[in-house]
Amino acid sequence: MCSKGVKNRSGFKFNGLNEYTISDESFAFSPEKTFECGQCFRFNRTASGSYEGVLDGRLVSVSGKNGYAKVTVIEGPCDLDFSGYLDSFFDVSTDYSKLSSELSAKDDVMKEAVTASFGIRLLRQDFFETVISFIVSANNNIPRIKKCIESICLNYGKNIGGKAFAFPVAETLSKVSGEELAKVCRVGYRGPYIANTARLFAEGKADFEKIKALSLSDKYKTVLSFPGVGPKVLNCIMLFSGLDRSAFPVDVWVERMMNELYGLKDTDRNKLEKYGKEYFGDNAGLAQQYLFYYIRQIHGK
DNA sequence: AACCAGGATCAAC
DNA sequence: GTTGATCATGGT
Repeated sequence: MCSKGVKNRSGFKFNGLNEYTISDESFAFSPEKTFECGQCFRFNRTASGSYEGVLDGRLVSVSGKNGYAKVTVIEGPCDLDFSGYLDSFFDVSTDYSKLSSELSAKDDVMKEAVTASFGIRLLRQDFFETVISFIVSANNNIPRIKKCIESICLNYGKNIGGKAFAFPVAETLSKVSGEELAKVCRVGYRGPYIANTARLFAEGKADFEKIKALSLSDKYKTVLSFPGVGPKVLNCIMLFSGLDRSAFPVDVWVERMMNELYGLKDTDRNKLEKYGKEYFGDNAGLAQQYLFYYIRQIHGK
Protein backbone atom coordinates (compact mmCIF):
# COMPACT_ATOMS: atom_id res chain seq x y z
CA MET A 1 0.00 0.00 0.00
CA CYS A 2 2.18 2.76 1.36
CA SER A 3 5.59 2.71 -0.26
CA LYS A 4 8.24 3.33 2.36
CA GLY A 5 7.02 6.61 3.73
CA VAL A 6 7.67 8.70 0.65
CA LYS A 7 4.01 8.90 -0.19
CA ASN A 8 2.15 11.94 1.09
CA ARG A 9 -0.40 11.33 3.81
CA SER A 10 -3.75 10.56 2.28
CA GLY A 11 -6.76 12.64 3.22
CA PHE A 12 -7.40 16.35 3.37
CA LYS A 13 -4.57 18.70 2.49
CA PHE A 14 -4.25 22.22 3.88
CA ASN A 15 -3.37 24.96 1.43
CA GLY A 16 -1.90 27.17 4.14
CA LEU A 17 -4.68 29.74 3.93
CA ASN A 18 -8.26 28.65 4.54
CA GLU A 19 -8.86 25.69 2.26
CA TYR A 20 -8.67 21.97 2.84
CA THR A 21 -9.03 19.66 -0.14
CA ILE A 22 -9.00 16.00 -0.95
CA SER A 23 -8.57 14.72 -4.48
CA ASP A 24 -8.82 10.98 -4.85
CA GLU A 25 -10.84 9.08 -7.41
CA SER A 26 -11.88 6.52 -4.82
CA PHE A 27 -13.40 9.26 -2.61
CA ALA A 28 -17.15 8.81 -3.16
CA PHE A 29 -18.89 12.05 -2.26
CA SER A 30 -22.09 13.94 -2.83
CA PRO A 31 -22.38 16.99 -0.54
CA GLU A 32 -26.12 17.15 -1.15
CA LYS A 33 -26.79 13.53 -0.25
CA THR A 34 -24.34 13.53 2.64
CA PHE A 35 -25.80 16.63 4.26
CA GLU A 36 -29.45 16.06 3.43
CA CYS A 37 -29.82 12.40 4.31
CA GLY A 38 -30.82 13.18 7.87
CA GLN A 39 -27.65 12.23 9.71
CA CYS A 40 -26.73 15.82 10.61
CA PHE A 41 -28.75 18.95 11.20
CA ARG A 42 -26.45 21.95 11.05
CA PHE A 43 -25.47 22.03 7.38
CA ASN A 44 -27.50 24.08 4.94
CA ARG A 45 -27.39 24.58 1.21
CA THR A 46 -26.19 27.98 0.02
CA ALA A 47 -27.11 29.83 -3.15
CA SER A 48 -24.03 28.47 -4.86
CA GLY A 49 -24.96 24.88 -4.05
CA SER A 50 -22.26 24.39 -1.44
CA TYR A 51 -23.13 23.46 2.16
CA GLU A 52 -22.38 25.64 5.16
CA GLY A 53 -22.19 24.40 8.70
CA VAL A 54 -20.26 24.52 11.94
CA LEU A 55 -17.54 21.98 12.56
CA ASP A 56 -15.07 21.85 15.42
CA GLY A 57 -15.84 25.46 16.33
CA ARG A 58 -15.42 26.80 12.79
CA LEU A 59 -17.94 27.91 10.19
CA VAL A 60 -17.11 26.05 7.00
CA SER A 61 -18.35 25.74 3.46
CA VAL A 62 -18.20 22.33 1.80
CA SER A 63 -18.33 21.60 -1.90
CA GLY A 64 -17.28 18.69 -4.05
CA LYS A 65 -18.33 15.64 -6.02
CA ASN A 66 -17.17 12.09 -6.48
CA GLY A 67 -13.39 12.15 -6.34
CA TYR A 68 -13.07 15.58 -4.78
CA ALA A 69 -13.99 17.71 -1.79
CA LYS A 70 -13.13 21.22 -0.71
CA VAL A 71 -13.69 22.64 2.77
CA THR A 72 -13.32 26.41 3.14
CA VAL A 73 -13.10 27.93 6.60
CA ILE A 74 -15.27 31.06 6.74
CA GLU A 75 -14.99 31.79 10.45
CA GLY A 76 -12.53 30.41 12.93
CA PRO A 77 -8.92 29.32 12.98
CA CYS A 78 -7.12 27.59 10.14
CA ASP A 79 -4.52 25.17 11.36
CA LEU A 80 -2.93 21.98 10.18
CA ASP A 81 -4.75 19.89 12.80
CA PHE A 82 -8.09 20.60 11.20
CA SER A 83 -7.20 18.43 8.22
CA GLY A 84 -7.03 15.46 10.57
CA TYR A 85 -10.40 16.41 12.02
CA LEU A 86 -11.83 16.47 8.50
CA ASP A 87 -10.36 13.06 7.70
CA SER A 88 -12.23 11.67 10.67
CA PHE A 89 -15.43 13.65 10.09
CA PHE A 90 -15.73 12.59 6.46
CA ASP A 91 -14.60 9.04 7.24
CA VAL A 92 -11.91 9.30 4.61
CA SER A 93 -10.36 5.92 5.34
CA THR A 94 -13.51 4.01 4.40
CA ASP A 95 -13.93 2.90 0.80
CA TYR A 96 -17.58 3.66 0.07
CA SER A 97 -17.32 2.41 -3.49
CA LYS A 98 -16.33 -0.99 -2.23
CA LEU A 99 -19.04 -1.09 0.44
CA SER A 100 -21.63 0.08 -2.06
CA SER A 101 -20.91 -2.67 -4.54
CA GLU A 102 -21.03 -5.22 -1.74
CA LEU A 103 -24.43 -3.92 -0.67
CA SER A 104 -25.71 -3.80 -4.25
CA ALA A 105 -25.11 -7.51 -4.52
CA LYS A 106 -27.49 -8.23 -1.62
CA ASP A 107 -30.75 -7.78 -3.51
CA ASP A 108 -32.52 -5.63 -6.09
CA VAL A 109 -34.05 -3.25 -3.57
CA MET A 110 -30.66 -2.48 -2.11
CA LYS A 111 -29.25 -2.13 -5.58
CA GLU A 112 -31.76 0.60 -6.37
CA ALA A 113 -31.14 2.26 -3.03
CA VAL A 114 -27.41 2.37 -3.72
CA THR A 115 -28.04 3.92 -7.12
CA ALA A 116 -30.19 6.61 -5.52
CA SER A 117 -27.92 7.23 -2.56
CA PHE A 118 -24.35 6.77 -3.75
CA GLY A 119 -22.26 9.65 -2.51
CA ILE A 120 -23.54 9.57 1.04
CA ARG A 121 -20.69 9.40 3.52
CA LEU A 122 -21.40 8.39 7.10
CA LEU A 123 -20.01 11.29 9.08
CA ARG A 124 -18.13 10.83 12.33
CA GLN A 125 -19.81 13.56 14.36
CA ASP A 126 -19.09 15.05 17.75
CA PHE A 127 -20.51 12.75 20.40
CA PHE A 128 -22.20 15.28 22.68
CA GLU A 129 -23.75 17.16 19.76
CA THR A 130 -25.00 13.90 18.28
CA VAL A 131 -26.54 12.77 21.57
CA ILE A 132 -28.40 16.03 22.18
CA SER A 133 -29.42 16.39 18.55
CA PHE A 134 -31.02 12.97 18.40
CA ILE A 135 -32.75 13.44 21.72
CA VAL A 136 -34.33 16.46 20.03
CA SER A 137 -35.20 14.30 17.02
CA ALA A 138 -37.57 12.01 18.92
CA ASN A 139 -41.13 12.20 17.56
CA ASN A 140 -40.14 15.29 15.60
CA ASN A 141 -39.59 16.22 11.97
CA ILE A 142 -36.34 17.19 10.33
CA PRO A 143 -37.05 20.87 9.55
CA ARG A 144 -38.18 21.48 13.12
CA ILE A 145 -35.30 19.49 14.59
CA LYS A 146 -32.95 21.81 12.74
CA LYS A 147 -34.72 24.88 14.11
CA CYS A 148 -34.53 23.59 17.68
CA ILE A 149 -30.83 22.82 17.37
CA GLU A 150 -30.01 26.20 15.83
CA SER A 151 -31.85 27.84 18.69
CA ILE A 152 -29.84 25.82 21.21
CA CYS A 153 -26.62 26.98 19.54
CA LEU A 154 -27.72 30.60 19.20
CA ASN A 155 -28.75 30.86 22.84
CA TYR A 156 -26.08 28.79 24.57
CA GLY A 157 -23.23 28.27 22.11
CA LYS A 158 -20.10 30.33 21.71
CA ASN A 159 -20.05 32.89 18.95
CA ILE A 160 -17.34 31.96 16.49
CA GLY A 161 -17.60 35.06 14.31
CA GLY A 162 -20.37 36.69 12.35
CA LYS A 163 -23.69 35.02 13.02
CA ALA A 164 -22.14 31.61 13.55
CA PHE A 165 -22.36 29.78 16.85
CA ALA A 166 -20.74 26.57 17.99
CA PHE A 167 -22.79 23.80 19.53
CA PRO A 168 -22.77 24.54 23.28
CA VAL A 169 -20.45 22.64 25.58
CA ALA A 170 -22.00 20.32 28.16
CA GLU A 171 -20.96 22.53 31.08
CA THR A 172 -23.06 25.37 29.70
CA LEU A 173 -26.10 23.31 28.73
CA SER A 174 -26.09 21.48 32.05
CA LYS A 175 -26.76 24.75 33.86
CA VAL A 176 -29.88 25.48 31.82
CA SER A 177 -33.15 24.14 33.19
CA GLY A 178 -35.33 21.84 31.16
CA GLU A 179 -38.15 24.35 31.44
CA GLU A 180 -36.03 27.12 29.98
CA LEU A 181 -34.90 24.91 27.13
CA ALA A 182 -38.53 24.08 26.38
CA LYS A 183 -39.56 27.71 26.43
CA VAL A 184 -36.58 29.28 24.66
CA CYS A 185 -35.70 26.58 22.13
CA ARG A 186 -39.17 25.13 21.58
CA VAL A 187 -38.04 21.59 22.33
CA GLY A 188 -41.20 20.81 24.27
CA TYR A 189 -41.16 17.88 26.66
CA ARG A 190 -37.61 17.01 25.57
CA GLY A 191 -36.23 19.93 27.59
CA PRO A 192 -35.64 18.00 30.82
CA TYR A 193 -34.09 15.10 28.86
CA ILE A 194 -31.58 17.48 27.29
CA ALA A 195 -30.75 19.18 30.59
CA ASN A 196 -30.33 15.92 32.48
CA THR A 197 -28.22 14.29 29.79
CA ALA A 198 -26.04 17.40 29.54
CA ARG A 199 -25.54 17.10 33.28
CA LEU A 200 -24.22 13.57 32.87
CA PHE A 201 -21.65 14.87 30.40
CA ALA A 202 -20.71 17.83 32.60
CA GLU A 203 -20.17 15.49 35.53
CA GLY A 204 -17.86 13.33 33.47
CA LYS A 205 -20.24 10.38 33.51
CA ALA A 206 -20.50 10.20 29.73
CA ASP A 207 -16.92 10.51 28.57
CA PHE A 208 -16.54 9.61 24.92
CA GLU A 209 -13.06 8.17 25.23
CA LYS A 210 -14.17 5.92 28.06
CA ILE A 211 -17.25 4.79 26.19
CA LYS A 212 -15.17 4.12 23.11
CA ALA A 213 -13.04 1.73 25.14
CA LEU A 214 -16.02 -0.36 26.27
CA SER A 215 -17.25 -3.55 24.68
CA LEU A 216 -19.88 -3.08 22.01
CA SER A 217 -22.74 -4.21 24.25
CA ASP A 218 -21.54 -1.96 27.09
CA LYS A 219 -21.40 0.99 24.69
CA TYR A 220 -25.04 0.35 23.85
CA LYS A 221 -26.01 -0.05 27.51
CA THR A 222 -24.26 3.14 28.54
CA VAL A 223 -25.74 5.35 25.83
CA LEU A 224 -29.17 3.82 26.36
CA SER A 225 -29.00 4.94 29.98
CA PHE A 226 -28.99 8.63 28.97
CA PRO A 227 -32.32 10.39 29.64
CA GLY A 228 -34.32 10.72 26.43
CA VAL A 229 -32.42 7.98 24.66
CA GLY A 230 -34.48 4.95 23.64
CA PRO A 231 -33.79 2.19 21.10
CA LYS A 232 -34.04 4.29 17.95
CA VAL A 233 -32.15 7.35 19.17
CA LEU A 234 -29.56 4.97 20.60
CA ASN A 235 -28.86 3.46 17.20
CA CYS A 236 -28.63 6.89 15.57
CA ILE A 237 -26.07 8.01 18.13
CA MET A 238 -24.03 4.82 17.71
CA LEU A 239 -24.07 5.16 13.94
CA PHE A 240 -23.53 8.88 13.46
CA SER A 241 -20.89 9.39 16.14
CA GLY A 242 -18.92 6.51 14.67
CA LEU A 243 -19.25 4.24 17.70
CA ASP A 244 -20.84 1.43 15.69
CA ARG A 245 -21.25 1.37 11.94
CA SER A 246 -23.40 -1.75 12.20
CA ALA A 247 -26.13 0.14 14.09
CA PHE A 248 -29.53 0.00 12.41
CA PRO A 249 -31.95 2.73 13.55
CA VAL A 250 -35.60 1.99 12.81
CA ASP A 251 -37.89 4.99 12.66
CA VAL A 252 -41.22 5.50 10.88
CA TRP A 253 -39.42 5.76 7.53
CA VAL A 254 -37.34 2.63 7.92
CA GLU A 255 -40.41 0.75 9.11
CA ARG A 256 -42.26 2.03 6.04
CA MET A 257 -39.33 1.05 3.84
CA MET A 258 -39.13 -2.51 5.17
CA ASN A 259 -42.89 -2.89 4.80
CA GLU A 260 -43.18 -1.44 1.31
CA LEU A 261 -39.86 -2.45 -0.24
CA TYR A 262 -38.95 -5.65 1.55
CA GLY A 263 -42.51 -6.89 2.04
CA LEU A 264 -42.09 -7.40 5.77
CA LYS A 265 -45.41 -7.19 7.57
CA ASP A 266 -43.83 -6.73 10.99
CA THR A 267 -44.30 -3.38 12.68
CA ASP A 268 -42.30 -4.17 15.82
CA ARG A 269 -39.35 -1.83 15.43
CA ASN A 270 -37.09 -3.81 17.74
CA LYS A 271 -37.62 -6.88 15.58
CA LEU A 272 -37.04 -4.89 12.40
CA GLU A 273 -33.81 -3.59 13.90
CA LYS A 274 -32.65 -7.11 14.68
CA TYR A 275 -33.60 -8.22 11.18
CA GLY A 276 -31.66 -5.37 9.57
CA LYS A 277 -28.56 -6.03 11.62
CA GLU A 278 -28.59 -9.74 10.83
CA TYR A 279 -29.31 -9.26 7.15
CA PHE A 280 -26.79 -6.49 6.44
CA GLY A 281 -24.19 -7.39 9.05
CA ASP A 282 -21.21 -5.08 9.51
CA ASN A 283 -22.55 -2.68 6.89
CA ALA A 284 -26.03 -2.39 8.37
CA GLY A 285 -25.52 1.27 9.21
CA LEU A 286 -24.69 2.31 5.68
CA ALA A 287 -27.44 0.08 4.31
CA GLN A 288 -29.93 1.73 6.63
CA GLN A 289 -28.84 5.19 5.57
CA TYR A 290 -29.05 4.35 1.87
CA LEU A 291 -32.51 2.88 2.36
CA PHE A 292 -33.66 5.80 4.52
CA TYR A 293 -32.59 8.27 1.84
CA TYR A 294 -34.12 6.11 -0.89
CA ILE A 295 -37.57 5.64 0.67
CA ARG A 296 -37.82 9.34 1.49
CA GLN A 297 -36.94 10.17 -2.09
CA ILE A 298 -39.67 7.84 -3.33
CA HIS A 299 -42.15 9.73 -1.17
CA GLY A 300 -41.01 13.10 -2.42
CA LYS A 301 -39.07 14.16 0.64
C1' DA B 1 -59.51 19.70 12.96
C1' DA B 2 -57.30 15.50 13.20
C1' DC B 3 -52.85 13.61 11.84
C1' DC B 4 -47.85 13.38 11.44
C1' DA B 5 -42.78 13.78 12.51
C1' DG B 6 -35.45 10.00 12.38
C1' DG B 7 -39.92 8.07 19.84
C1' DA B 8 -39.23 7.79 24.96
C1' DT B 9 -41.22 7.04 29.31
C1' DC B 10 -44.11 5.15 32.73
C1' DA B 11 -47.81 2.42 34.50
C1' DA B 12 -50.34 -1.55 34.14
C1' DC B 13 -50.79 -6.12 32.70
C1' DG C 1 -41.37 -8.85 28.51
C1' DT C 2 -45.23 -6.38 26.12
C1' DT C 3 -48.89 -2.89 25.38
C1' DG C 4 -51.15 1.93 25.73
C1' DA C 5 -51.57 6.55 27.09
C1' DT C 6 -49.17 10.59 27.32
C1' DC C 7 -45.91 13.79 26.26
C1' DA C 8 -44.96 19.79 23.14
C1' DT C 9 -44.52 21.76 18.82
C1' DG C 10 -45.46 23.31 14.14
C1' DG C 11 -46.75 21.97 9.60
C1' DT C 12 -50.27 19.85 6.51
